[in-house]
Parts: sequence; structure tokens; C-alpha cells
Amino acid sequence: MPNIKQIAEAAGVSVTTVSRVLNDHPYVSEAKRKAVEEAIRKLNYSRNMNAVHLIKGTTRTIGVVLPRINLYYFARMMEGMAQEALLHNYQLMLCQTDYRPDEERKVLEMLRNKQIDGLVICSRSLSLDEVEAYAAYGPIALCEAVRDRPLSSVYIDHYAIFQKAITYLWEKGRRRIGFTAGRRRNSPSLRRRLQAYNDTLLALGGSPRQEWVLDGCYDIGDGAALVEHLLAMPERPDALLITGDQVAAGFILAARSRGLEVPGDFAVIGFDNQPISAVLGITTIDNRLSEIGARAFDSVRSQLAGQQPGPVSEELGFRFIKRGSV
Amino acid sequence: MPNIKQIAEAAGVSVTTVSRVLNDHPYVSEAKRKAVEEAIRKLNYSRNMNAVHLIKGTTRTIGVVLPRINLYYFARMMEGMAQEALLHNYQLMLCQTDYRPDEERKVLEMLRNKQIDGLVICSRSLSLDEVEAYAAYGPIALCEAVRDRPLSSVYIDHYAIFQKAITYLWEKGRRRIGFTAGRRRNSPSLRRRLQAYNDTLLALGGSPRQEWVLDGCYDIGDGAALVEHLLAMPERPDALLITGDQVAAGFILAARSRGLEVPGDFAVIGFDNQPISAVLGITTIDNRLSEIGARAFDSVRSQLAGQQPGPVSEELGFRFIKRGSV
DNA sequence: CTGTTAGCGCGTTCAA
DNA sequence: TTGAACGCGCTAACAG
Repeated sequence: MPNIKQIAEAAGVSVTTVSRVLNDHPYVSEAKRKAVEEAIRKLNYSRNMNAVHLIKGTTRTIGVVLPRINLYYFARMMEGMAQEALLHNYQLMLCQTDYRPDEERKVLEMLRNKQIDGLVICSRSLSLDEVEAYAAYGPIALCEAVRDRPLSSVYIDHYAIFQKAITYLWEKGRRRIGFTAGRRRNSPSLRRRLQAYNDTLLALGGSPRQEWVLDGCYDIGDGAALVEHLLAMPERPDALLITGDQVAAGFILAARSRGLEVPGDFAVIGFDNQPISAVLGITTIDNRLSEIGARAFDSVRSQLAGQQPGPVSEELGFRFIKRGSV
Repeated sequence: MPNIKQIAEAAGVSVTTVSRVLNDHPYVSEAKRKAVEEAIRKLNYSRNMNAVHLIKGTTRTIGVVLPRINLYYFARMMEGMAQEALLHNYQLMLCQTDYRPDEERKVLEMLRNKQIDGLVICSRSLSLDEVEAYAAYGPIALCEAVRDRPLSSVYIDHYAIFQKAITYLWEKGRRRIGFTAGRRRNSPSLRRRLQAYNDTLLALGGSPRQEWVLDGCYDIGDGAALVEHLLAMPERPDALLITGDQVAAGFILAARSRGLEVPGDFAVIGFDNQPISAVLGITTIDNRLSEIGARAFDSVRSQLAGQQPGPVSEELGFRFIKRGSV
């Protein structure tokens, strides 16, 4: 591969002129421009972007941290980011961490290393303190509510959602309400939800039950398995918030094939407004995953572009979609 | 951010020694090593990877081309790649192209630009000729059958799958067989499938019907909509190959709620062995998406590592999973 | 409008 | 075991 110097020689100009042509600068005579373009074509020249990145201190690449790309929740966020990236001519570095703290640290280091210009963290296991320590090296956006830190935050209010959903179930006469979650420990969103669960039920005069907080539910099979699990309980809930419509669908399908009725025996509220919820008539929460991804990406991008002086915090409203599972 | 020179000064050594410490080279006295490490800590130094990339001519980054990450088919492949990447300390650049040829070209250019060391193309709209032109700049793997070209190829035999599935339906007494697809035109896999569809049915003495080739089916909602579409046809199939279990599930659920029976009125064979196929008892093809991704990634990686002299071609076997929808 | 020159930050001969 | 010096390929003052 030839370099810029060889192009300059071949075209009979200086490297500066070549660089100017490469970067569409003004003040290049038409004749020299043509000569340079001709040399580029003839020698099959292509710029080495690593040199450009080095000198500019920028890569137009933004990192994305998430545990697993094959979960609807994250794939949808990623899709939103990717569309935005396409629009603004950015690249996306996908860092599937499987929630391993060391992998998350590696990505933060990439920010420090200048491999990426900014970072979107869809879900994390590191502490906010540890994340914040890297804010000095580039804009970081989290897809969760974060306050009073130099980090951008694009989120929906999980607390309010749970409050609303639980109250709705309560008004429909349900008194034995439980919920499911994905990751066991330390998830920021799980903490918020648990808090809302406890607060709301107590405020309504009900009783939160920790054995009705079911974790490890990721896909439709987990939802189906949940039915047996509940049936084996001495006391079981009569309503469930299920964080993920695939899981909710699995639960409903398995329950029905077991002769149970939804919403008769179990009222179900799903999450994400996935396509399957429309097909099965599942009442669900549209938590605007794609938009969260897009907005989180954009908060990073706009800071890089200097359009935003500092981190932004943006709460997106959710939509409660009533269908037939309650 | 300090650079290597400042560290050298602070530690009272030369930049060479600092570089040696940074890269774990031997022949550095314990005393100097400690001094360097101390200086690195004190000045909060971090290497600028872009300089390393420039000088090494390598980024340890592999690009991934796919149309949309929020399709099970691609998300699952990507997951396989990401796991492998994690294992081998590579980064993944996600390039969601939405099948736009220009975006695919941009990614190929990144290979030439040395932004990425290699490329995995999960699905393409460019011609193989155009892709092949970039093979000189780094290893490229496609997730489809490619012969006699300097490109790696990791795939399952779509032709054989269709042959097997159609024959199976035929043996079960079905004579009016159709199939669904995602993308309309120009998809290499669609072409293979169409060919298998025509060949197999003709060989069996049946008749392929072009109006029973249904495209634009991506998610569960499309599957549900398909039912109405078929019912509106003067002559409709009694069996369908549906490329994607979500789509198959939508079809089955909608058909049943319409009072139709599966497999009574329609026999259905799904694809991908997605979790939903187990829950609904859908007969399906396990096409090993995650492994395809992993193997494709690895073919690129091993070429970069010099473990493979040239491109490899690898066909993975599929599994036919019989459940209750036929 | 054009060219000379000095870096960007780092790895790596080569000689000591 | 160490360091001086060169070069990776490119951009951007600065001077003309």
C-alpha cells in the first residue's frame, strides 16, 4: 500500500496538497486536484485511518457495553444506536461483557486508550464510582437513572412503571402480586423495582412477598418453566409483572396448556411491547428501548460534537398498553 | 495525558525501557521496571492505542456486517462471534447496514483503511465480485456457501435443508407446499431455497407455485398476518416452511385463534430452533446460528494469527427437530 | 494557492 | 541490560 508521500511524488505535488484533496479543503487548484486524484486511482491508494486517528485524537467510534446481544432488551437498544450511528457516520464497538466486571473495565480502558471516543453502557455490574472515574476521558451515557454525577443518563422510570402496574393490578382486585426479573443480584433496575414493589404494595395495604420475586427469567422457556415453579408453591400469586414479553408469553402459553387461565388464575403484565405481546394480547409496558438506545448514543455524540457542554439526563415516558392479560 | 516520553523522564530511563515494560519484554532490570511502573502510576499514564495500531498495522478489531441486529437470526450469530472475540481478546465492530450497498462498501473500505483487521459478512447485498476485490486487504468470511474464491465460508446447506423438509412434508401426505422468506430479492439464501423448492417438488412429482413463496416475513406479527393473507387466496397451501420460528409461532397462534388447526389444516416447519419452538412444539430446523458466527469469526481470527494460510470453507450439519406441528 | 517542517505517540532496530 | 535515533502515515501551522 502506498502512502501519502508516494502519491505526492506521483502527482508532482507536496503531501500537504494531497492531504488537502483527501480532506476536501479549499484552495487547491483544479489542475493539482486532478493530478492527485489520478495518482490515487493509479496507485490504488487508501488512507491509513490509524494515522488519522492518532493525529486527530479521535476515532469516530463509540463503545457499547451490554451483557448479551441476543436478548431482546439489548438487541433493540443496540438497533436504535446503530441507526443513529449510521446517520451520523459513527462506528459502534460492541462489547458483550456477560456482566463480567473485568470485561467492563477493559472497555473503560479503551476509552482512556483513545480507541473509542465515548461509551454507552446499557447495563453494568461495576459500581458507578468506578465508571465515573473514566468520565474524564470521554462522554459516557448510561441507560439508567443516574443523578449528580458527570455521566449522561437516558432512562425510563422503573419505579413509576412498577407503581403504575401494581396499582392497576390492585384495582383489578388482585392482592397476591409477584414479579420476575432477569439478573439476580446487584442490578440497578432490579433494586429500583424491588423498592417500588415493596413501597407500592405497602402503601396499598398489601404485603410484598420476597418469595414472589422470581429471578433468572430471560426467555420464553424460562417463562414456561415458571408455571411449574409457581404451582409447586404452597401459596402462589394471582398476578405477575413479568419483565420481558417473551417470558410473559411463555408463562401464559404454559399456563393455558396446564388448564389454567390468564387472566383468570393469573393476571399478567409484560414488558417491552415486543411483537409477541400484540399477537397474544398481553397487557404490557412499552419502555421504548430503541429510543433509549438512540438517545443515549446521541447524548454521547452531541457532547463529542461540542453541541452539549456536559452530560445530559433524559427521562423518557413509558406507555401502558392495556390488552387482555389482566 | 502524558506520553511515553514523559514517563521515561519521570522514571529516569529511556522511552525504549518504558516500551519494554509496557509490552512485558525481557531484559529489563527489576529496579528500572519498578521505577517505570511507579511513574506510570503517578502520572496516571495510559498508552495511546492509536499509535500502537499505526505502528503495528493492526487493530485487533474485526468488523461484522449484518442488516439488522434485532433479528434473532443475526443477533444469535453475533452472540457466537462476541463470545469467541472475548476469548481471543478481539474487538467487534458492528456494522448494521440495513442492506444498503453503500454502507456495505464503507465497511469494506474500513478493511482497506486498516481500521479493522478482518471481516465477517453475515448477509450481503453486494456482489461476490465486489466483496472479493477486498480480500487482498484482510481475511473475509461469509456466512453462506461460497466456492472458488479467496473468501472463507461457514454455512449450512440451505438446499439440503429444504430438500429434507419438503420431502418430509410430502411423505406426511402434504401436496400443496409453500414457504416464507425474509428479504425479497437478491438474497443468496433465498435463491438457493427457491431452487431447492422447485427441484424437490418437481422431483417428487409435485408442483412448485410461485404465489406460495411468501416474502417480507420477519417477526411474529408477520406470521400472524400471513394467515389472513393465505385465507384470502383462491388456492392455498396445506403446508409451509417458515424461515424463522417467531414467524412460525405467529402463524400458528393466529391460525388457531381463527379456528384452524396446525398441523390439521396447515403443517408447519419452522427454522432456527428458537426457544419459542420448544414451547409451542414446532417442528423446526436447528441451523446452528451461534456456531456459524463463532466459526466464521474464528476462521478470520486464525488467518490473522497465521494459523491458517488461506481461506477455509466449512459446512456445518443441521439438525431436524421433529415436534408436533407437522 | 502551495510546500516545508514539525510533530501525533509509540515500537524497534542497532550499537553500546 | 540500556538508550539514541528512526519511522509508522498523516495533519496542520507557518511561510511564502
